[in-house]
Amino acid sequence: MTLSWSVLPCETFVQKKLYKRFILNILGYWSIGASPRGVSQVGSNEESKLEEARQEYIESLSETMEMYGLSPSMGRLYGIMFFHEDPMTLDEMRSRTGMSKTSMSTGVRALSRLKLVHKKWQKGVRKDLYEAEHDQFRSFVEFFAQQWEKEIQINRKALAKTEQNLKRLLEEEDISPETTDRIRKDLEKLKEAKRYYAWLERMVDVFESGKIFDLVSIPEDTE
Amino acid sequence: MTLSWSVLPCETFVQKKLYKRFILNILGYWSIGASPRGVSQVGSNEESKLEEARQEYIESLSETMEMYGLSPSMGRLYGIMFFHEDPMTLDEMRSRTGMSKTSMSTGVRALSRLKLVHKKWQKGVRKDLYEAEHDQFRSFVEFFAQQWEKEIQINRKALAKTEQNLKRLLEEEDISPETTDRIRKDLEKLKEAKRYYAWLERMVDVFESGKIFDLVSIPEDTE
DNA sequence: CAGTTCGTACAGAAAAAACCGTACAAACGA
DNA sequence: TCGTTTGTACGGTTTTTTCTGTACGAACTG
Repeated sequence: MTLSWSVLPCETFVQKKLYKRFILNILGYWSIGASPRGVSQVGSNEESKLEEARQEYIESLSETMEMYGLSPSMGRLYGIMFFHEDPMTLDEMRSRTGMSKTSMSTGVRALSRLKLVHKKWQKGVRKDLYEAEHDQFRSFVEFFAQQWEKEIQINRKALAKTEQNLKRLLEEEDISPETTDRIRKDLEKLKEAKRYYAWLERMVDVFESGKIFDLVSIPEDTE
Repeated sequence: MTLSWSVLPCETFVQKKLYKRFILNILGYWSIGASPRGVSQVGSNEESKLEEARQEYIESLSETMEMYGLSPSMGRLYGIMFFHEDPMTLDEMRSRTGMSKTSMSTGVRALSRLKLVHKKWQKGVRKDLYEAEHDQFRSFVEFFAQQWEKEIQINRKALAKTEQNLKRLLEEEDISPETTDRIRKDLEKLKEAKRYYAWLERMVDVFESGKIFDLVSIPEDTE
C-alpha cells in the first residue's frame, strides 16, 4: 500500500516524459515530407532515415543547451540548423520543427543574439536566411564571453550602490559595534567580489580576443 | 487609437515587473525581524537598514544567476548566504527568504550540487548547516567545469550513436547520390564536433586543475 | 498604386516550473 | 522505548514560460 504510493507517481512521471518525446518524434517525421526550397525531392524514405539518424544528436544538443538556460525547442531548432547545409528560411524551420512561424521568428532571434546562429544574405532571395554558426569554437567563446560580460556589468553596478549605502551607514552615529563589525565584513566581501569581476574581465578579454586558443590549443584531429 | 494599442501592453508589462519587485522587497523587509540563531537581537532598525543596503547586490546576483539557468529565488538565496557570516540552517533561510522550508531544502541542495554552497558540519549542532562558498574563483571554475563536463558526456554519447547510424545508412545499397553526399557532410560535421569536445575537455582540465589561474592571473587588488 | 509576401507584436491558451503544506522516515534524546 | 526534531518526497496550487493564431506594418512586385 505504502509502496504503491511511492512508486506510482514515479511511473507516471516517466510515462509523461516518454510520451512527450514520442509525440515530438512523430511530429519530426511528419515534417520531413515538406520539400525544402530548391532541393529535388528524393525518396522521402531515405529522407526520413537520414532525419532519424540525426535525431539522436539533435536531441542531445537540445538537452545540453537546456543546461545553459535555453528552452529545449530552441535547442532542437539549433540542432536542425546545425545539420542543415544551406541557410534556412523561417518557413523551412517551421516545417522541420512542426512549430509555428511566430515561434521560429522569436526563437531564431534568440539564437542570433547568443551568436549561435546568424543571418545570411543571399542574392535574389527575399526571405531572411539563417544558418548555424559553423565554427563551434567561436560560438562557445562568444556565448560565454557575452554572458560573463553581462554578469560583470550588472553586478558591478549593483555592487557600487550597495558599497555606497554600506559606507554611508557606517558613518551614521547611532550604530552598535556589532553592526559596525558586520558592515566591515560586508565591505570586505564586496572588495573580494570586485577582484573577482576584475579577473572575470580578463577572462572575457582572453576569450574575445581568441588568446584562449593560444593558451588552450585546439587539437589537430581526433580518431 | 492604433497607437494606444501598441503602447498600452508595454506599460502593462513594465507595471507587472515593477509590481513583482515591489512585493519581493516587502517580503524581504518583513523577514528581517526574525532573530538569527544565537545572535543577540540588536535594534531591528539597524538590522533592516543593513538588509536594505545588501538588498541591491543580492537582487543583482539573483538576476545574473538567472542567466545561468537558476531560478531567481535560488539566486536570492545564494545572495543572502553570500553576506551571512555564519553557516545557515534551513530555518534561518526560511525566515530570511520568507519561503517555505521545503523550498529551502530543495534549493540549497541545487546550489550545493553546483558547488556554489556547501554543507558545513559544526560540533553540537544537529541541524544541517550550509554556507556560501567563500572563494568565488573556485565557484566559478567548478561551476563551468561541471557544466562543460556534462555537455561533453551527453553529446559525445549521442554523437557516437548518430555517427554509427549514419555510417550504417551509408552502406545500404539503394541510397541516392544526393543522400550519400549529405551523409558525408553530416559525418564531416560530427568529426569537427568531436574536435570541439576534445578541446572542451582540455578546457575542463585547465579549469579543474587551477591552471587557468596561471594563464589568466588573478589581479592583486583593485581600487 | 493595389496586391503579395514576410516578419513580428500581442493576447490568450497550453505546458512547465516554482512553490507550498502535509506527511513521513531517520536521527536523536529522555 | 516513546516522543521530538529535522530533512525531504509528493500531490496539488500558483506563477511563469512557451507556444499559437490573428493581425498588422514594411518591403517588394506588377
